[in-house]
Amino acid sequence: MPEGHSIRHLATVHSYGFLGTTVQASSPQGRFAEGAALINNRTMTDVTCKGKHLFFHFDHDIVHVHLGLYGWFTTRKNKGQDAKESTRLRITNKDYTSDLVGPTACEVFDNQRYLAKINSLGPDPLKTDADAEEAWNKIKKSKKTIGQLLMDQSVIAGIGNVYRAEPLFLSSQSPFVLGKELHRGKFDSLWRDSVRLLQVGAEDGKIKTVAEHHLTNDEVKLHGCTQTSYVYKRTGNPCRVCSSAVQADDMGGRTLYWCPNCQR
DNA sequence: TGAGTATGTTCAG
DNA sequence: TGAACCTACTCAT
Repeated sequence: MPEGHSIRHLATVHSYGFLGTTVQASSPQGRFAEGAALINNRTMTDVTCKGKHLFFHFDHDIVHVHLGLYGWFTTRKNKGQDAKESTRLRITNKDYTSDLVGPTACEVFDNQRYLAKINSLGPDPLKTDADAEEAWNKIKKSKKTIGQLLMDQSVIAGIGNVYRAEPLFLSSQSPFVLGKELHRGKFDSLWRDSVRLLQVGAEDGKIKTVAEHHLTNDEVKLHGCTQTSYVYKRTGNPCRVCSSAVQADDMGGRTLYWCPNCQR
């Protein structure tokens, strides 16, 4: 499931497979039939991403994809499989096929809408030129909690529920502190951890946040195969650091996981 | 087989 | 703030 690291990974995969080639596009599901017809038999001139948004450029026509909660691409070397009925967009060239299912958004942008979308997003920690000050300037004025602000894509682009919970834990930061009351040192720590964890996730294509020495023996054996976390989805389990029970609360309609002892 | 859940966003009220 | 939307997976019946 997609947060910023997944989108970066998908951008890399699609650049490798499709950039500079003529692609055939279709919409087996039918809901993107017009858009697919528009880009069919055209050259993919660029693949870009920011936060959780992915863009395939065909000169001035840009396909914007947001995977939402369920969306995903399946990309493979051509083997001629039939697309599933739910496939919103299939793109192929002579070597690769990529199927998109279940996205929240799959639409064609012109350059103006593309720039508007890019400009509406906060800095993306995965970008080498990301400006952390831009995020800090919004956070330090906000009456929302840092737990809410981290999920706000106009503050920081690419962070979701997992990458909210884990950096907050690693920075020993309570999610309930207001943005305007957050210490600058804590923000720096949160930004650093977000960058590091997203980079690891983008390289591996999966979320890995736990240091080896904090894994159980069973988890060490599986490390690299399964997803592990400090607090995310570990409600009631002992904290890996202090053994207190991990808590879950609703924050902004999403489940927030945190350790009440480490993150006072 | 159906209910419940999920790493998300947008829009109406 | 809550509902709606998109799909796939797990678990209980």
